[in-house]
Amino acid sequence: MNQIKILKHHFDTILFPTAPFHFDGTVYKPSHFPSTDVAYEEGKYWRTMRFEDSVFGMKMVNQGTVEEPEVSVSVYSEKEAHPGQYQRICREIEYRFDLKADLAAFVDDCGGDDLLKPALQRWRGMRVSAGESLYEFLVLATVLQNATVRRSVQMLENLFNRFGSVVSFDRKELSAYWPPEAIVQAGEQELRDLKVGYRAKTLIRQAQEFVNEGMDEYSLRVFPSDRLKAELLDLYGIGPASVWYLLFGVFKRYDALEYVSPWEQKIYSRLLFDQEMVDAEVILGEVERRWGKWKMLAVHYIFEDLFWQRKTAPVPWLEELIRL
DNA sequence: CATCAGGGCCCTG
DNA sequence: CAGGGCCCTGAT
Repeated sequence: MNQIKILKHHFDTILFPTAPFHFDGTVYKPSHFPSTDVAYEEGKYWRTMRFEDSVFGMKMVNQGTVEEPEVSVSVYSEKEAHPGQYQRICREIEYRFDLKADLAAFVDDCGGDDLLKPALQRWRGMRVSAGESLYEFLVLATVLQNATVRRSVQMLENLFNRFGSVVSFDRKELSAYWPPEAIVQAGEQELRDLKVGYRAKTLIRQAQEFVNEGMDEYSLRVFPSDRLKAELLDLYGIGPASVWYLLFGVFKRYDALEYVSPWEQKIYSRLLFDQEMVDAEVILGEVERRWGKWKMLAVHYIFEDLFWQRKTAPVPWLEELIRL
């Protein structure tokens, strides 16, 4: 088993997201499958972060309002880090949680839409977010493929147990991701033993991109979306269903919705048309017509709103679609 | 006990 | 561009 790393040093600061800002809607996404690298309760969020070859713990606490956002951030580390590094992590947190986004134009353009309006009011100021790095998000995309939620959870936890670490900070014990080097050095069989199946090859080739091919997420961030998309599709194991998770989640491209997978198709059919199954092309046409360049962000609001409702009271038709 | 699809993608023909 | 194969698991 993994030895627990105690992150006894910490650095505290305050971040000021642009207003309006919805803390809980931004840090916690109920539609995502659960994993042991994060913890959440209302107004509080913990996660681990690999950054510049070290493992950090991060805690965010909401101490503002939607109109006057204020988030206290504590960054925990095993050894005392240079103040400059703490600052860089804070900038990275701002990027990953889209804290500096200005969504006024989105609300202007889409606020009047009857389908979007309720979610937009309930989650006013919500951002798209991904606490993971690009490499880590690729791992998520890979374990999601062709698997039920339960199996995705199992694969990720097996990987955490074998290659990751456990860190302790702020009375939490959470899993942390491994560096891609660890996967490159592992054999395919070693990965298969973790029951990831044919994905072993994908995980190795993706890790190699970062270790040997110099894949760098920071330089990708400034790419125009079409070139970025082509670059991501070049990654082994990334196809049409995964690429927009990356474009939207990791790279905050609000229009990234050009493919609807079967399980999402059923959900969108209900939400947009109140029908059991609508042709994927019709769905894509409808989101384009309604929300244009904001279509993925708009759908994200409606999607997460639905999954928040599910936390309070089960949504019968949805329960059937979420196979654990 | 067997068969099959699941929150895809690659590769081949 | 269509379709078979791929890992493992739980459902039937």
